[in-house]
Amino acid sequence: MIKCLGAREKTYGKGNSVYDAGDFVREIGVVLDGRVHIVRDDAWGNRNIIAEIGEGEMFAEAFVCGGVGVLPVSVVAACDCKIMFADFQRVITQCGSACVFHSLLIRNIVGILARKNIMLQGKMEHITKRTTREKLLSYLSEQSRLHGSREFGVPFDRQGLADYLSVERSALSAEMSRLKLEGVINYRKNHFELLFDSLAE
Amino acid sequence: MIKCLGAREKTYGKGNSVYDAGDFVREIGVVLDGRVHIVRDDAWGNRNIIAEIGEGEMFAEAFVCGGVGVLPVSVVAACDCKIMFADFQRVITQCGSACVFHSLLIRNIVGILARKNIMLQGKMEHITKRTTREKLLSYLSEQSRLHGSREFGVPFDRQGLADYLSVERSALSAEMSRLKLEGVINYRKNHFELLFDSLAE
DNA sequence: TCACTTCCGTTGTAAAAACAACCGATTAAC
DNA sequence: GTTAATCGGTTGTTTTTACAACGGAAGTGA
Repeated sequence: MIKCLGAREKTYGKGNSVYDAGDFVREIGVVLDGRVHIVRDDAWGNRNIIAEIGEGEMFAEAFVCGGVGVLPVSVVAACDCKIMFADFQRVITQCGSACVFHSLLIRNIVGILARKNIMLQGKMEHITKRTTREKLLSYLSEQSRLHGSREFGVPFDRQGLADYLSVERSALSAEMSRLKLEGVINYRKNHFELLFDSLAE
Repeated sequence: MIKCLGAREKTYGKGNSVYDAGDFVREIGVVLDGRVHIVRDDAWGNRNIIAEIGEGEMFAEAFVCGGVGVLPVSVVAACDCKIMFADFQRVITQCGSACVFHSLLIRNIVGILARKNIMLQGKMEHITKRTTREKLLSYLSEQSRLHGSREFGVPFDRQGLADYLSVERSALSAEMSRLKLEGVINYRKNHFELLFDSLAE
């Protein structure tokens, strides 16, 4: 299977570039060992780490699969690491022997892209709201739906939830207190309950 | 080709549900005629239109392809319309005759998912910034990169840009004026220029 | 038990955004 | 040419958030 993908491996020292912004890429990267950072430089030269890719994770797949190719970000080795590259044309095109693995691989990639879409779409839903209150209620609404109950736990601590919703931790805490006071929600630690009263919204 | 996808068509009257939130879906929808709304209801019963899907466009593809299946949103006919449904299993699985169309179709779907990912990821990049100024500069930075120049036009009017960045139009206008005054950017209508001075950021 | 840390709620202040309202310029419609 | 509508900038007020700082509660480890 490795062969039919045209896969190759390469090692990088800490700080080395795997891909540079502006590169045209045709190969999906998979971190076999170590981890890499996805970094973005803005027009004024400020560098920003926007994601960390660990062992077993993939990068550049959207650009390769989308046929966009030109990277808006760079990929930098966060430590010494080993990367596998797989050629997209070979991945997406059934090989002559029509192997089962190939078919499965395609389905896996489609699944990964689709689930990332769902995740991004969901987060966008909350973050586009203007106020901390709206963002929080939007998030809690979704969690309630996911759990199929008006009472549920969330996988974030306060700081994590604040980061996820792109708001201040203290502002989030304060807003939560207010919502509790108003009888809209109830909570203790990471366990929340959505209340029915207070239809004043 | 239609046959090998297991496609079927159905018509809906205005206001009818094509899919309901909570439905488990296995079929991708394509609007052949008319348009549908993607709507979300929150825990307090507020309904929100989050997207409009027009002729030739697809919906529910991420949930079907991602194997998630359970919809967090409903799909409602915005007017009388005709929908085609395509079974995902048949789409993603090479048909016995290994037809060329099938292979192309898979590549198209992968491309659509991937490009939507890129779009969402890019927008997220801007929107997660805390202030209007940061959101705007982040957006302009990306546009500058896309155009390969520090001078470029953008495809939004003020209101459109404000909506895209999830900020107030007037606040955006005010921030733009300030940035121009400070010598960070220059603009006229939809044409922008990023200036080099003012490294005070 | 005692220090030490982390998490979280609270408070006060300063900064920023939302909101509403207005106005001038440009465009479109008659 | 006049009217109407749209768009974009401005201003002032109110609301909301960011930020910094503090303190209590709970957990950890010596």
